[in-house]
Amino acid sequence: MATLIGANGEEHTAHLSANDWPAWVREHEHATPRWVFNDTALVYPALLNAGVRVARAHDLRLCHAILRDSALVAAGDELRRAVAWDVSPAPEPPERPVEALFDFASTGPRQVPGDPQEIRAEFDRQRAILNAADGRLRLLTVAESTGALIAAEMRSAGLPWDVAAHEKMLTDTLGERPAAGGAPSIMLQRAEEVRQLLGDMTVSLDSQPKLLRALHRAGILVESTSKWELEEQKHPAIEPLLEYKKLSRLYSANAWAWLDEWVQGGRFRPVYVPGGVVTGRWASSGGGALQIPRALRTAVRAAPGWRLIIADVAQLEPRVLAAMSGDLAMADAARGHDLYSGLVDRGIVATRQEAKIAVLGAMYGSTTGEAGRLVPRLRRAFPLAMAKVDHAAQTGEDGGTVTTLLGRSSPQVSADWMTVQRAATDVDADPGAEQRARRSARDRGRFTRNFIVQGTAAEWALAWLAEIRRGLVALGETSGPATEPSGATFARVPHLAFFLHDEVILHVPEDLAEASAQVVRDAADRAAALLFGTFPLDFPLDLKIAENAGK
DNA sequence: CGCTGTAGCGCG
DNA sequence: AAAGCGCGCTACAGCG
Repeated sequence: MATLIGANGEEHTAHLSANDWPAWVREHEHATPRWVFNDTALVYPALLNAGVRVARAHDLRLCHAILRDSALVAAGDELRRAVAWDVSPAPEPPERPVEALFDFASTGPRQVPGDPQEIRAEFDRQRAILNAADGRLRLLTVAESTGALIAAEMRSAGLPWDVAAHEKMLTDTLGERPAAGGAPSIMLQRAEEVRQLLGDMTVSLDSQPKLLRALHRAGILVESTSKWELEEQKHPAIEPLLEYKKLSRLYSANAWAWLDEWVQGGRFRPVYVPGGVVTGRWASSGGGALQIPRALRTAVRAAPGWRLIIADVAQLEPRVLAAMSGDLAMADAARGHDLYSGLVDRGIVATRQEAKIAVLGAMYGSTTGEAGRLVPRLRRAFPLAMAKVDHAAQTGEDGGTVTTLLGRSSPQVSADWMTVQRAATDVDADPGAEQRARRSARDRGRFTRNFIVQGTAAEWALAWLAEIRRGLVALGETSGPATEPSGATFARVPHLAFFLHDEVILHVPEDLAEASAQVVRDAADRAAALLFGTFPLDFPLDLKIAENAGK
């Protein structure tokens, strides 16, 4: 049985088999309803596989999590009691056949309720709250739900990936693909070189403790085997060792095994997890979608007759901070150009590099070193922006919660955190207890300080994504359907192909490239207006149209 | 043997 | 200098 709940709460119910469900959705989609999905990640991939897209949805799982914790919700008790909806994200659609004999369905990840009564009840709870709530919260739930649609659609479409170019890069840098169990030839050569220079032909470079001991025996007195510490050392073995570590990383993370698992039919299809980070950022599950090395971008290549639109927002987070705090001085320094240069031009800091350290330090809560020295200058130049993050930090240290512009609140303090704090106030508290309490309070302060900025930036990015999607659909409708030259049978419409916090990649037919680029720019303006109204600050994009995402 | 924790490094 | 936020992934170490 499937139930369609209209925007006014009216129900359309049909008794359907799983096979009939996509056709039913397609039929009703003509009226562009806002579909109520118990969990978009669970139900939408099947629709997409059947060639059915929906324009609008409300995701009960994601919105439950937002509304349950939001400080902008006055009466959320009923929602908090509906614990069946407290399901952590990452319900990866079951694709692989069951391999283990005892892999019962009940041992899989817990899922949101699927029965119509409970779905209806949860929707009614959320609707009552949203009807009474601040408009910002309605905007957030729409943006979050649209993000869930986009995540599924991007996985379905995939990022065009040039496997041959990737493999050539691998053989050039690593050597030929080794047989199972071995390592590529160039990597092995480097390892030999390191062992020779360390004077130990048997040491394993992949075991951190063993490598550390070998380094000590060779007179290299480091405390760890990390790159940044090794870089400080002068010893002939260091350079090939760093090279080995680099190759080793490439081999284990993004080489042939990765290609086999994540790239099929010339498309990279990662699993995006909307709302997977407490701040509202997306996470990913499998494929390492959010950690593709920049060097691998050359493998991202448009299909013949298609183009990529690659766009990222310059200094998204500091701009968001300026706007959400209403700091006109900071907006002035950022408007129309590079924010860091703006700080230099105003004599707040001496160099662009200093500006970067100061701004990041302000948002992350740095107190030591160069950042500690520079942040006070920002406090004088941009008092409103700094007051905003300083207040968020203080709230966090005191055990309170903070909230983004649109209403996503940070998690409550844990019982453990409270215990540590209380232990410090005991009359017979040992000196260590007070220190531990101070430290965990400051840790939390840095978290809440960053939460409001990172979280509001994530909201801006969601609005940007949603506006891009809307603009592309409008473009696609005027362009007419066709098929891709490679033989893949999806419509010849421009689509989002990749998203990474403040960056998007679109895959678009050549003749629509300019129009698509304009959609991306317009969407940034619309996102700014949605969140910050007429506040005088722009969000400039670095945007290029290319066949290849590399340099 | 499978599980969990950690180091290290990739991304914003 | 890895200082200071948020992540995921891999390989190894160490546990029972």
